[in-house]
Amino acid sequence: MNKFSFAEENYIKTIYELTDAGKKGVSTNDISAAMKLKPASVSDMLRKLGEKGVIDYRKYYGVHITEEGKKHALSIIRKQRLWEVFLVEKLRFTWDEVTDVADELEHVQSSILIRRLDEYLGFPKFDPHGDPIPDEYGDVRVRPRIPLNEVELNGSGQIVAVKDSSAAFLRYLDKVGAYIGARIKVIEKVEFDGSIEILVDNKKTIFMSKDVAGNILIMV
Amino acid sequence: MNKFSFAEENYIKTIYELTDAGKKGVSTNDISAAMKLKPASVSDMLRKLGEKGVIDYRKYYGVHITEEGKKHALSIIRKQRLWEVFLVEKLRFTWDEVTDVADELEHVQSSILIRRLDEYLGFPKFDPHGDPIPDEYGDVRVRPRIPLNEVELNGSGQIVAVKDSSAAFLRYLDKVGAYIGARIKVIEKVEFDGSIEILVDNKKTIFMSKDVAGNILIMV
DNA sequence: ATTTGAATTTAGCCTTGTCTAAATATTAAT
DNA sequence: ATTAATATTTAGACAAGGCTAAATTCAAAT
Ligand SMILES: [Mn+2]
Ligand SMILES: [Mn+2]
Ligand SMILES: [Mn+2]
Ligand SMILES: [Mn+2]
Repeated sequence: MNKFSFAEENYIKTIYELTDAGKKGVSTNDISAAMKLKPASVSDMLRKLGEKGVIDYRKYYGVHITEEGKKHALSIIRKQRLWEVFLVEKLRFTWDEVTDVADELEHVQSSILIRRLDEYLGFPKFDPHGDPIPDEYGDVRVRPRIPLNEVELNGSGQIVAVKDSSAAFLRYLDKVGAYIGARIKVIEKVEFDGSIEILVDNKKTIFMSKDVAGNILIMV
Repeated sequence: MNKFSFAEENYIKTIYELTDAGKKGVSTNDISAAMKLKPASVSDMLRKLGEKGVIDYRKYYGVHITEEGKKHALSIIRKQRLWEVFLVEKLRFTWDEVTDVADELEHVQSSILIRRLDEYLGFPKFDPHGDPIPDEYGDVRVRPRIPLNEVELNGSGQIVAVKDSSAAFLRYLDKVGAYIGARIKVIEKVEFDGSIEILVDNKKTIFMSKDVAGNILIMV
């Protein structure tokens, strides 16, 4: 197994996350924006990662992650998400506080540590944001989910994840009372601006913009 | 509060650990040996750390850690030892397995993380090797302790710590049945080579060399 | 088919942290 | 007080990872 640096791991994870099911490669500019680094720095690193075989790099055409790269990305994501669970479940962090710390912890090298942590947490399948935790072979249990703004009028389902994990967005959800696991029903759709109103747990209604709804993922 | 890199933190911790109560400074060569780096690399870093004010550096005369340096060293040591407790108490690591992992975890930056971890562990005062855990202000509860080879014949006490935390030594202690907290009595001292025999918990006798005994710390 | 603007890469520079080889300072031994 | 041995520092090189400015390529629009 190849060893990767901190910086390389962050690139690999970002590239994997930006990879769309579609076949177009991930662009230098997108990586630059996601990581808040200059495009020139990204170009340089892509060349190196290409040489190491974790991505297929064709100049000017964006990158595709290789099988080996995907494997490594998933192992980092597994660590990140397990640590997020730990922080929330054991150390009483809120779901908007975990990102920075998990972003450091995910680079700690020790397979036994992660196996034990997994066991200690009771083999969780999803992190605090509803994202699936890959197993140690990199297998992910995917569940079909669609953005809330695409749920039809009177359609119902369950909030299973959020697309945007920024602290601001998560705190907003806390404030209005939306949470992972909530059962929802769309009771109004405003054609004009795409905003909607939902009923949560048959108790409470929430009105939200299309933008917010687009970042909430529903399992129908 | 100053921010230090991974490498700088490792130097600071090592210098603090090598600092003897005596007034002679810590030598370049000692640091080089302890960290497995070349003396030339150490010299260079000492210059930088001197400029940053964490050590007093006089060329050719070794370094003394400053108050600020000591403060930072203790915060790293606090993190290291809390993580060691976590690994042993919660993740079932043995005391000889924790060093490498804790050596990475100690650099994770988040004061709330450490405060919560401390609380979660029940505010432990000692790590798995018997070393005291500094509080968040850097205060350490010291307890007087002497090497087992200096305990007089028929003297008794309790094993409270080990000086050498290498995996080999710790596994040896496990094998012969010595552990932190054991009540011991010295029942024989061989003048010739300094080896001794002790009675553990009034049940079992262990014969050990002077070298081994010198690495076991006793509170009388 | 050109032109042109945005995206991307290259070139050159900087910092951090390591190394080896050479120079120099300190200490110990005559 | 010299000299020899040891410890330490300096000089110069390299790799990783970042940046700015300049050059180049691609693609979209005439
Ligand atoms: Mn990260
Ligand atoms: Mn997450
Ligand atoms: Mn360390
Ligand atoms: Mn310890």
